[in-house]
Amino acid sequence: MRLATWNVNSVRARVDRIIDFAVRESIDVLAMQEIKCKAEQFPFEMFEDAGYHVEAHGFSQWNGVAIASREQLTDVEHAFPGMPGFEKDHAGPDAPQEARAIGATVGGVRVWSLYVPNGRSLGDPHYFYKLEWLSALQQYTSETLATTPDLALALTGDFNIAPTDADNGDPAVVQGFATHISPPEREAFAALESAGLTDVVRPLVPTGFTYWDYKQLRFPRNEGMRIDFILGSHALATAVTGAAIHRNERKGKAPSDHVPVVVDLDLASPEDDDDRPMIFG
DNA sequence: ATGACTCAATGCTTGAGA
Repeated sequence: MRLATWNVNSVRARVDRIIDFAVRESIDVLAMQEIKCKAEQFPFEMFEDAGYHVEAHGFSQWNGVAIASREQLTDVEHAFPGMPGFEKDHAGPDAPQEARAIGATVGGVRVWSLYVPNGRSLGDPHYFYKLEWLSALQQYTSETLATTPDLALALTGDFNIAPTDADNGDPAVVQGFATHISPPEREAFAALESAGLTDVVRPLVPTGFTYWDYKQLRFPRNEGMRIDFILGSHALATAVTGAAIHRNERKGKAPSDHVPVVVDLDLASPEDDDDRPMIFG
């Protein structure tokens, strides 16, 4: 299975580019973020004509997530358990949730398309919302892997965190003044790894950015950030046979400001189950 | 060239992105 994640920055503005990429690269499962439309506005038919089923989750022109898949998607969820919402400058379990997470199972993999809140600026209510959201995601991950340790779980998406200094090449993003690189955000990212997840792309693609601001010639100058990730459980990580960051998708006419991140998975087929450890006896 | 921001909306300016 070839699994990709891509913050598309409006699915309607560049549906042709997205489908061209998916078909050209033989993507089986494409997790999208920032579709920037309501679910009913998603261009389902164009994806269906290209051979993809789509599950979309969006409420407005902001955020929104979706998963396209050549195989049928099952057990769709429009939020992970405990995901906080945001209302009137505060986050919390009782505030209305935004369309920032969609989960589905395909080919034995539990795939999440995640759009972590931006944070805006240090100390902004959205910054605390971001940290709370990440904390809830960590808790969901811990609980899931405690009950189903052999689950092939993939948390994919735009995490809006540059985990190391090498992941930030944008001179406007400065420690002490900017989000994405602050210690609490990096600690939240590390907590996901402590919960049992691994960045499955970095071992195979050690350097490179996934996002470049549209402003200030950031792309020609290669002043980008690495903020889009595929985090996998042990069962997922051991199935990885390849990975790529498609930098070329930032070129040409009307690109997204993010590029696709891809992994190849060699998952045990159901008939191989006899060779695998039994979890439920 | 990879080139000086882009997208969506009860739109002609504003909010969000990071």
